[in-house]
Amino acid sequence: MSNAENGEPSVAEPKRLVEKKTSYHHGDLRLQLLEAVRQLVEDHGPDGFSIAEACRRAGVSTAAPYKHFRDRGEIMRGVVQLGMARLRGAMQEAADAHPPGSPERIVALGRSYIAFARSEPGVFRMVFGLTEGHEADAELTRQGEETLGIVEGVVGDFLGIDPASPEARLRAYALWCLVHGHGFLVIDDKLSEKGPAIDETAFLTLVGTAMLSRR
Amino acid sequence: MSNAENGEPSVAEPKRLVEKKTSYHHGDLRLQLLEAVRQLVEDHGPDGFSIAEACRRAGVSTAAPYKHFRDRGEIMRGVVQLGMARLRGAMQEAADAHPPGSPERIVALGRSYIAFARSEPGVFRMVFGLTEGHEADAELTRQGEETLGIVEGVVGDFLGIDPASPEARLRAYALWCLVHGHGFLVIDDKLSEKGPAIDETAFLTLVGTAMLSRR
DNA sequence: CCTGCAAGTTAGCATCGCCAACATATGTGA
DNA sequence: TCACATATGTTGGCGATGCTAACTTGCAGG
Repeated sequence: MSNAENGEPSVAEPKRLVEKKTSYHHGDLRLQLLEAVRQLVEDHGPDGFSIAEACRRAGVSTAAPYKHFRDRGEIMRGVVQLGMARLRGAMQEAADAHPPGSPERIVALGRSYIAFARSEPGVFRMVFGLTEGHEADAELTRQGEETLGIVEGVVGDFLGIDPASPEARLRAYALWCLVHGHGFLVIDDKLSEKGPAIDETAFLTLVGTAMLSRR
Repeated sequence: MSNAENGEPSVAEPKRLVEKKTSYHHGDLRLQLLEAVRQLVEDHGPDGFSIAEACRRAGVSTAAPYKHFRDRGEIMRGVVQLGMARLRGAMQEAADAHPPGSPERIVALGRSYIAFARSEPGVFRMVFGLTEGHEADAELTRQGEETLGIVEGVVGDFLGIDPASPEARLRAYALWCLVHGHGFLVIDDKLSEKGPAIDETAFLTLVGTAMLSRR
């Protein structure tokens, strides 16, 4: 994000992220549009963007998108899909950076989740805010399950139990809730409003030890 | 959004929640509009409503709202404010139904939060999804802090410590995250997709005991 | 080379948020 | 009691938006 120092000397003209349309067909409009929308979502919130503005930034007419997407909803789902893929990638990477069973692994997993929420609050909100036609998209639910699977796997490893067991699933789910809620409250700025407030490390420590003690 | 079934003799027409305008001025448009928007938000999601449709349901012209609200954002903030008030009321009521210090009190508090998310998913999402000009609204942040105060109070009572202490605040915050995240995942239907999945009582029990043990 | 299909374009429709100007009811002071 | 100020409606209109239809362009494969 953070355009605004892109253009000439103008005030605020982040338009045109494509230099100069290669030709009539410029080959990669689908991705360009998704990227433009992503930026707009980060700048103006999940419902503060318009396809028209995205078209302007991509340098095409406002009718062009409909050669690639059925409607606005499908565009949003596309943005969400890419976002989920990035989130899942970050989580996987965070997990892989630490040995299975180690507490650091779980903490890193949580941190990656929160880091994503912080770095892409708009997309984050969009991912968990899609309200219509999102359950119809098999790809999205599949990706969601896969992501939860990562958490369950890490938790299962840590507790030394089957990741598919109810126990592991319950704890993984609780951890997810914790971090998910924290992520939302963070980007909602519900924290900084209250003075020194919450120490995130203390939070994660409390959460981890409390949630994963072999009671 | 979804025109196409707008015609007169159509099937489901919940329009006109006001019988017959008392007169030219019908006295209570502000609230009527907020209520109409609330319904629309529940029906079509937080960003799936239009002021025009709300006007139709309230039986006024599309310019009428601007005598009561500056713009769409202020209307949304109005809806959110009423929603937060209801949530806070429900939480307070749940807390008051059990003696201070009892575990049931905490569980009831959590349940009331989730119950609200379930019964008003649209508004719930809206409350925590407001993205622009929401920090400018002092009333909203005040209400938010007050709500967190309830949790902190209950947690402080339970642990027998000062509700304003870092310890109490941290645990209250963790509890909030847990329940908040769970609420979101519930209304996002991230649960029912996964078979039998999570037992909510088990979840709340785990959460309560783990999060509030006097370590 | 020509021809078909993918991927652009322009033109246009209905709706939306919002504003200006006008209309009407309400209640308050002379 | 009545004029009038004010609050709260209405109509009409502007520009932007989502989306469609019909046309145009250019790439690719026979």
